[in-house]
Amino acid sequence: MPSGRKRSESSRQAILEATRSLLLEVGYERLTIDQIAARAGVGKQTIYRWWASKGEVVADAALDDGVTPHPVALPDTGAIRADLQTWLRQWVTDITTPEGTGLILALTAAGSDNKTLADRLYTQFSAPHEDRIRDRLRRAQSEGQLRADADLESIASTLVGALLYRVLGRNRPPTTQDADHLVELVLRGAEA
Amino acid sequence: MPSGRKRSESSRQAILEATRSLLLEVGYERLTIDQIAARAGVGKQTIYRWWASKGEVVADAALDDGVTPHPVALPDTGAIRADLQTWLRQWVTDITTPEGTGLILALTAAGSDNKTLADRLYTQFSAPHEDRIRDRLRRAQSEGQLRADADLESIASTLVGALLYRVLGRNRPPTTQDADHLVELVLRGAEA
DNA sequence: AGTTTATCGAGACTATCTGTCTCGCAATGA
DNA sequence: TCATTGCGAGACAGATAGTCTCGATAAACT
Repeated sequence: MPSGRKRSESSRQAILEATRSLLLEVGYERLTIDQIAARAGVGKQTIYRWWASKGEVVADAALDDGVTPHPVALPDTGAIRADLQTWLRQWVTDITTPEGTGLILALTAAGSDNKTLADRLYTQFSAPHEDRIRDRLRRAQSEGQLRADADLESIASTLVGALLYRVLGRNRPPTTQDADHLVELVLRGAEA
Repeated sequence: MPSGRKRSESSRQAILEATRSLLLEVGYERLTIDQIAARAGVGKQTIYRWWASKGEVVADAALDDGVTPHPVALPDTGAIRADLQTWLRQWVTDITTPEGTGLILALTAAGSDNKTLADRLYTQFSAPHEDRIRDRLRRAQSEGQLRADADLESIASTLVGALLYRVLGRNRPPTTQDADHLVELVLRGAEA
């Protein structure tokens, strides 16, 4: 056991919470460390002691408690199309809230500048979603609902990518109806 | 006719070219106006006289002569699937070059911070691609190659979104083969 | 209890960047 | 010729990132 004062959990959470709220108010670019420290009631050094850069703080703030790979398990009622639609409708609802969209935009800005961060963003956000979809598709395939030669990777990546694309574009954020149509479009050719 | 010296076209182009090369070297976040001015051999005021912010310069640099909605018209040989594949293969090749990817990442970073810029990015980059695809799909539909109830908007947006998503993720940049698979996946259910 | 060690909030400090302003010069039109 | 506008250059003020130091505080070890 190392001696000395322990890291303050309440400060850590105050920093992440302050970061999240500031991200929604001013965006990634205009977010400053001083602002975070002031709102969190924390010394600047307490931030720099635990995070290397603004991007790291933002990534933790968003991924630790913001837009985490959403917790609802992908249902398995036996009907692949309906299950996917149920799940994606919920996901679309989550990521099109002001909070969800704001955090995703911030993560994108952070990731487009920093390859390490982009990797983490993919691993902790995109990949888990694609994985769940792919796993569910695989079960459906083994049950004979999907053709044996269907490219499950492609389907999963397409579903996630097409919806995130519309969130990032901000012109036509996806609706639950869009999610339904998308599943139909992509699955129609893959179903047995 | 207004009096006075005219805007220098050579300076304008030097600024945009310097911006493009610097974007590839240091990325959007670390790009500074001083760097641009120095590399372009131009006074800082000459930049601020014509552009309001870094984002504006970057948008012009990328959209004026970088990743412009690529000029090749979408072919119409009568076979919708093959035509789309031909065109998307070429697009994927373009946007996965270091230059193409670098500029797209920069545009994304700029756009995620600035709604006005995001709109322009959509209007001048994403929308033209989706439009061309949609127009070609519509012809195919009227020729009876696609079902009458196929959602052409969805198809176009999905094709563009799924590919851009993989460019932005940077883990698995799309290949020409991915483009082929994607077209197959999305079109299979829409074909008559 | 007392010592040691690491973190804490606070803020001074330097580097750098943004955006404005000013200079003297060059080009354009009246 | 002369007024007007853009030009390159660079000084300048304000803001920010990131480092460093301070005295105080909390946890572990003796």
